[in-house]
Amino acid sequence: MKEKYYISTAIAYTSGKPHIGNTYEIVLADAIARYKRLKGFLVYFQTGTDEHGEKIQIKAKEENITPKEFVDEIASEIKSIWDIMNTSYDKFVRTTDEHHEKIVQKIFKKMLDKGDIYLGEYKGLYCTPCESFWTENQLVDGKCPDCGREVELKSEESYFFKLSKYQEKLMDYIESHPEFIQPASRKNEMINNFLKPGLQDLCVSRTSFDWGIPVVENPQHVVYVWLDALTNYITNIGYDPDGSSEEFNKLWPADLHLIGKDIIRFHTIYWPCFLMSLDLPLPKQVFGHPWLIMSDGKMSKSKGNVIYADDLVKEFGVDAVRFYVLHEIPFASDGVFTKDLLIERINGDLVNILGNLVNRTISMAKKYFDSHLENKKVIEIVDNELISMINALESEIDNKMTNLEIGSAIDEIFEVLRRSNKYIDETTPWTLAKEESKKERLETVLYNLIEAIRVCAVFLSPFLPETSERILSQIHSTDTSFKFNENAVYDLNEAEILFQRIDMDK
RNA sequence: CGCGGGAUGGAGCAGUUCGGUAGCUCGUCGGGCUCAUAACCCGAAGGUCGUAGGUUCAAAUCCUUCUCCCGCAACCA
Repeated sequence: MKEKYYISTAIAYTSGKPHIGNTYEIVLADAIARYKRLKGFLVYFQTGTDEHGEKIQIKAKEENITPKEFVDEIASEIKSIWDIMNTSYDKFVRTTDEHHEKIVQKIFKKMLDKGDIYLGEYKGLYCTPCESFWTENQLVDGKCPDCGREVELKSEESYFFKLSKYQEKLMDYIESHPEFIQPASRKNEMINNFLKPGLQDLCVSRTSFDWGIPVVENPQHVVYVWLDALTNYITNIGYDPDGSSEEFNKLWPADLHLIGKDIIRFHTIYWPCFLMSLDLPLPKQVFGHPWLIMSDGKMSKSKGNVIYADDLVKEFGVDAVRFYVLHEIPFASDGVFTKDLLIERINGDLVNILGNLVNRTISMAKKYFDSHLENKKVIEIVDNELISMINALESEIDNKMTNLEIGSAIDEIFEVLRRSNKYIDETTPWTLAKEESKKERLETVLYNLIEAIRVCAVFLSPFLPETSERILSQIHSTDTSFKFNENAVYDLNEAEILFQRIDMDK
C-alpha cells in the first residue's frame, strides 16, 4: 500500500497574468510532487485559481466585462502557463466552481450553527470617497493614505469568526509541531505579532461588493475571500459537512501547503482555526517560500520590469527556466532574476557540466566500442570514489528534499556530474584506447560513467523532466533504480546536444 | 527601546546548534589534456568572517555595545 502525499500550491489570484516570480511556486511544487512520486508515494497535487473579491470586480468593470468573463480568461491563461512549465498537477481548481461554492456555503452554515461565526458590527476608520476601511497604522498623518482626506469612524453589519476561541489551541499546536511553519523564522513572526498579543475575531463577510459566494442566510453579504479561498484545499477533495467522501478521508490532512511568504498569516492562523472549527486535523506543514525578484526589486508592472515565464520558455526552453528558478532561490531569502544570470546558469551548469559530460561519454563509447558497453569490472582505486558518490546520492538528496532545500538537492546531483568529468581526466580513456591490453579497463571506465549519468538522470527527473527523459533515451536505458547497477548491458543511442550554448552578446 | 532575521575574499552563498587548520559555485590569472558543445581537469592570487569591547590556551562561532540591510506589525489578496 503506497503512502499518500497531498501537496498544494496557493491558488493564484486571477487579477492578472502571472509573471516569472508568480510561476516559481508551481514549479517548486511540481518538483516536490515529482520527487515524491519517484520515491513511490501516491501523490495528489492540487493547484488552481482564486477568483472572487473586490479587486477582480473592479478590474472587470474597467474592461467592461462581467467578473466571470474576466476570471475565465485569466484562469485559462494561468492554466496554460502552468502547462507550459510542464507541471504535473492532478487537479486545477477554481473557486467559481459550483461545487466549491456550494460546500463553502455549507461550511459557513456549519460554523454559524456552531456559534463560531456570529453577526456583529465591523467598526473601523472609513474614508467615504474611497469607500474603504483603514487601520490606524495604515493612515498617513491620521488621514486616508490614498486621497489624504479625513477618515471617520464607521460601523457596518458583518459576520465574524471567533478566532479567539481557538487561539490557545493553535498556539499549543504551533509550539508542539516545530515543523509546521517553515522557515522557522516565520513561526516567530506569527507567534509574536498575532498569537501573543491575542487574536481579534475575523470579519468573514463583505457587503461593499458582490463578486463572491453569497451568504445563504443573509444574501446581501458575500463570504470573505479568504474563507472562500482557503477551503479550496478540502472542498475539492470531497469534504462535506454532511459527510465527506472516501477520497477526502484518505487525502486529508495535506502534507504540504506551499505558499508565498506574503500569505503565511492566512495559512498558519486563519486556516488552522477554520479547520479546528470544522473538527478537522491541521495540515502537516506550511512552507512560505521566498520570492524571485529582479535586481531592481520586486517585479511590478509599474516598474516595467515584468518578465513572463512563457516568453522565457520560448527563448531558452522549459527545463532551463525550471532549472534556474529551482536552483537559484535559496530556502529562506529571495532569489534574484536577471537574464544574464539565467544564461550563466545554462552555460555553466546545463551546457558545460551536464550536457558536455553526456556528450563526451556517449561519443567515446561509440568511437571505442561501437556504442555497446558491458561492465568488464576491471576496477581501479579511482573508481571507488565515483561509485560511492553515486550510491550516496539517494540519501543526500532525500535529506535536502525533506528540508525543502531544492537548490541544494540539485547541487548534490551536480557534484556527481562534476566528479564524473574529473574521473574522465583521471582515467584518460583516450590513452587507454591506444593499448589493446587496456581495452577491458577502458570499457569499465565508460560503463561507470554511463551508470553515473543514468543515476543522475533519474534524480534529475523531478527538476528537469524533459532532459531526464532525453538522457535516458540517449543512453537507451529504462532502469530507474537509484543505485549503481553492476550488471547492465548498454546499447547506446546517438549523442544529441542536450542544451545549446547561449551567446551572451545576443 | 514593538517582534524577528541577516552582515563571511570581485559576485552569490555554506560554516555559527556542541569554540580548535575559513569552505563551495562563478569571475580573474597560470598550467595540463584533447574524448567533448573554445567544453573538461589541476594550481594560484584574493577574506584581520559589519563595528568596538569582553570571556578563553583558542572566537566567524559564546557575551555586551554600536552601525547598516531585510521581513512582519491583522480585515487588499
